Amino acid sequence: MTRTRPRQGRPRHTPPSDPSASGREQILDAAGALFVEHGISATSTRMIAERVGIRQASLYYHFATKDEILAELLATSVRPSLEMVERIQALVPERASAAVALYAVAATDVRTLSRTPYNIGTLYLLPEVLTERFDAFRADRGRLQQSYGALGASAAAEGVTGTIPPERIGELLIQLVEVVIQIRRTRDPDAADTDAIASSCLRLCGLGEAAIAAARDEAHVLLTGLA
Amino acid sequence: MTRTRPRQGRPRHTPPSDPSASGREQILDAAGALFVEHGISATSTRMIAERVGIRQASLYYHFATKDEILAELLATSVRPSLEMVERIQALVPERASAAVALYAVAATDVRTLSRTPYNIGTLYLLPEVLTERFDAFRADRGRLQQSYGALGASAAAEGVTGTIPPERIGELLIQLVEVVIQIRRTRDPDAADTDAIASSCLRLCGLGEAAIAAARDEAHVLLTGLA
DNA sequence: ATTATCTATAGATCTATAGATAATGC
DNA sequence: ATTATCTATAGATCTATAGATAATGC
Repeated sequence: MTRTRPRQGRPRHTPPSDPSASGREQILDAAGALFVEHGISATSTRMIAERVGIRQASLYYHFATKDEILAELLATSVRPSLEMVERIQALVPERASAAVALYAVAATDVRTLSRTPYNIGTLYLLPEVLTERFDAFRADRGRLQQSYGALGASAAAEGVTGTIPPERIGELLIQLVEVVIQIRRTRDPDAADTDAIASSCLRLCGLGEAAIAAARDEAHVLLTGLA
Repeated sequence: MTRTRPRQGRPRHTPPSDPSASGREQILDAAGALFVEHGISATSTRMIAERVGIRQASLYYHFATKDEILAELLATSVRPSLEMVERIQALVPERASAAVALYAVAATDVRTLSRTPYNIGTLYLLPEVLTERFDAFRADRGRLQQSYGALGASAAAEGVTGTIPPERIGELLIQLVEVVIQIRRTRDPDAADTDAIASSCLRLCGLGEAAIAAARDEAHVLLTGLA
């Protein structure tokens, strides 16, 4: 029996299941899971509070509104992807070809989306996120798409770049990566899924099987180097 | 001034803008547009009624619950895609190769999703649709995915079929086609988008540029024949 | 008589605020 | 004294039902 030190403030009616997480974090986790399962508007502040183990009104000590919870969830969910993409993009063309970088970026993004405790990527698709209130988030997402477009366009064969402009390639690639969000709705994605998706990104750019296999191997080396 | 014949029943407080549509249809249109714009739970029956030009309670003459409106919207939105896919699939391999059929199916699906008056495909992505209540709809969608998988697997080069099983190919292809739903959130898709998406489906299957160009031409012939 | 609306409202939410309270920190 | 909770509640919804009413149909 490890007794955790009681925290400051009036005790909760139900003690926290994970006392190491801050109240704020517990709320974000509960809200994230519920937003993904039921949708944003269908999740009431009461439902969030119940899952945390506090009274509904106590949420307002940590967040001024429900929107503020959502905003924080969105912000912390794209940022890691964006930073990773930009770090890998910086290695092109000196330390890696565009194809290798694209494979690496897609594979890490898929892995990240596969492992978030609740399927947080789902939030990107909900209409509530399209309101002005969250355009900082959507701007970040646009930047991510642009990076995908730039990598895809440099990696792509001429037959592709001749017919599809870079912005459109970015749209297609990010959409392909995000299939993992849909997959998670019905089953747990595995390493084979990650490879299938990342390889599909290169195929979509018009690369042949030999080039794809080579890029995959190099990307694995690159990624183990970064970790 | 063409005066339309007054309809039966007590007159509305605001006369219908399109008197040729039935009350039921007007409600479905209003609800569809609002569900897509704000989300399902964020759309109240009052909002729907206001857009139609009737009182909130009057909705219940046509539909027993809000869910019933959603169920009908979902049902009428997949069915056309499903029928079209199955019609084109029946032409393989006698009248068309799998690659031609896949191009034709993807292109028509993209066109259908581009033209729905409100971006109805958005509904597929909302958490509310994952509840049991709508599993008839999800079953239809599963069948559509299976058809994509079957076409993709027969069209695919060996390098692809060797690493990605048909069900997974179906997931990837349908996801690619549905990028048009995301595109519609920021701009109006055009014929170039349709071609880019359908071609990407074939590229994802490992086809080369020459084979893709040939399939596109044949698909156009096939489709003008069906119309 | 039938149809499609209307008005009125019950009962169940839901968000957010005000003010009290039970811990720890100093 | 500070922190993090609690209880209580105001005020604004929201869905769905009951029953009245104003048209057309026969």
